[in-house]
Amino acid sequence: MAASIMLRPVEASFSLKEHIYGVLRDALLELDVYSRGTVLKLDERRMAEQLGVSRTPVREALTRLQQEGLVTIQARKGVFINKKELPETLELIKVWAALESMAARLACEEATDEEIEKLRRIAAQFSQGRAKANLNEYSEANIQFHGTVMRISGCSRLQDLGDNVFAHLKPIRRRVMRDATRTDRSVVDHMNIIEAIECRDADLASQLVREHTFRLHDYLESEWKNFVDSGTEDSSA
Amino acid sequence: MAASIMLRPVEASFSLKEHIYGVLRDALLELDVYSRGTVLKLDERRMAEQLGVSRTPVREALTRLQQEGLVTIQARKGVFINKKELPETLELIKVWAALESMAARLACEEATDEEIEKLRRIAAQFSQGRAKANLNEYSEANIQFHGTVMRISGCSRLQDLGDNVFAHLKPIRRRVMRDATRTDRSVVDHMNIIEAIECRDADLASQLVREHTFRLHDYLESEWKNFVDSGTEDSSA
DNA sequence: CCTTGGCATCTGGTATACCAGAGAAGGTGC
DNA sequence: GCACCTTCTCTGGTATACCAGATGCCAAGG
Repeated sequence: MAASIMLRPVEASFSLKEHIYGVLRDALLELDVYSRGTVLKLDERRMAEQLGVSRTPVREALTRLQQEGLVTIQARKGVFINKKELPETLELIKVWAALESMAARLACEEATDEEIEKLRRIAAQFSQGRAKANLNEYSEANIQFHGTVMRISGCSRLQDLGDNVFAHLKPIRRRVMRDATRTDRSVVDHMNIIEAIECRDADLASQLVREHTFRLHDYLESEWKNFVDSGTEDSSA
Repeated sequence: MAASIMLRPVEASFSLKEHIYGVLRDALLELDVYSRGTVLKLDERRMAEQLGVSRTPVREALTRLQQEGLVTIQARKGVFINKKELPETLELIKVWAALESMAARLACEEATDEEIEKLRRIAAQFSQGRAKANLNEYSEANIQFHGTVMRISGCSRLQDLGDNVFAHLKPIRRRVMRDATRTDRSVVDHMNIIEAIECRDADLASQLVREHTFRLHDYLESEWKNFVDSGTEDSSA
């Protein structure tokens, strides 16, 4: 037998349209759509050219992104990035609250001791003080925490939808995180949630998660203007 | 100014891909995927030919349907209808419960007296006896009821996601409805939910909706085998 | 100076041709 | 008769050509 080098199976069914979908999605979620001057119109042909492929895979990717709500395709007009304003963002948060509070409820029945321990480990990394000092790391741990709750629920559909909603909130989350005011409360909330799950108190866990998420909702509702550069777009210089 | 005749805008941006998406989606949701012998493989070319269009719009529609979870596209293999088994169905119901219980909660804050009155009218059409006698009509009213709750929530994102999940449950719902055993309980549940919304008792309304939906969950879990024709597919005749 | 009609051009929509992987069918050698 | 290899066909993936609506510019006409 010849020296057999370890070959991991090539990514099954790799396709341009898949790859491009991922690239475009990441780019759109990373894009700072809230700053002035961000161009909102996309161009199939230009993008295809930049990516070095034909329009076909780009179009399929755009179709999916439209269904996901990230862009709007208008026939013979153009493709436009969906800029999320306050109302849409608040709706997303409500949906997120719905999904994650259900996840917490289910987690109370499903969670193993190891899983709860994992939650504890994620949350314990950051005392209130340390969270405020390392906002970026805390943000990462925060994402992990919520993702873990969703996973523990054992309901993959819930998790998928949650991940998707979460992704849409990413640009906002990035901006909100700059404000350290809320981390104290956040750290405490997480601890209480873990406690409730550990006690298998489904009603309480669900309630705590919902209230936790709605704090973000209310916070944004009152502070939105501080997170977007432009008040109204139509104000001419 | 010349006499300006009133012209309503023509149906904007009709496109084949949009139309075909709708057609295919309806067909898939209407399809009885639970009976034996249902062909699960689709063929782009054949479908395009049948519809009298090229593959392009069909492919775009299929891409969207894949993202929605109705089909799976495997490169160089084929397009396959996603047959929903018990676990997936139960997950869908959990998601639905999450969304609608949140909707009920929000409805307690948002509902106008007229909206509550509308709920009452929908529910009042069917006493317990009448519901059992006219299962089809009751099913329709049932759909209306849940749809109305979602709408009253005022959260369109919640409503859209809910409609989508609901659509996926349609084939199962059609089968479950044949069993009149549960209608009594359903009628009572609806009345209690309306009551809670009217009292603006968010916690109660949310709880009642959740429990109502989970009754369907538990019912399916125990009776699933009675709703699918084949126990296991691989059992050879 | 304003209105109006036509034209150049830009954009997404659709049709079509061709590609390569996957699998089945059929032939061949043992 | 069986295993293996070739080949043929079916399938989705990709590239490309062409279409028609949308838009904006510009010039002719009032």
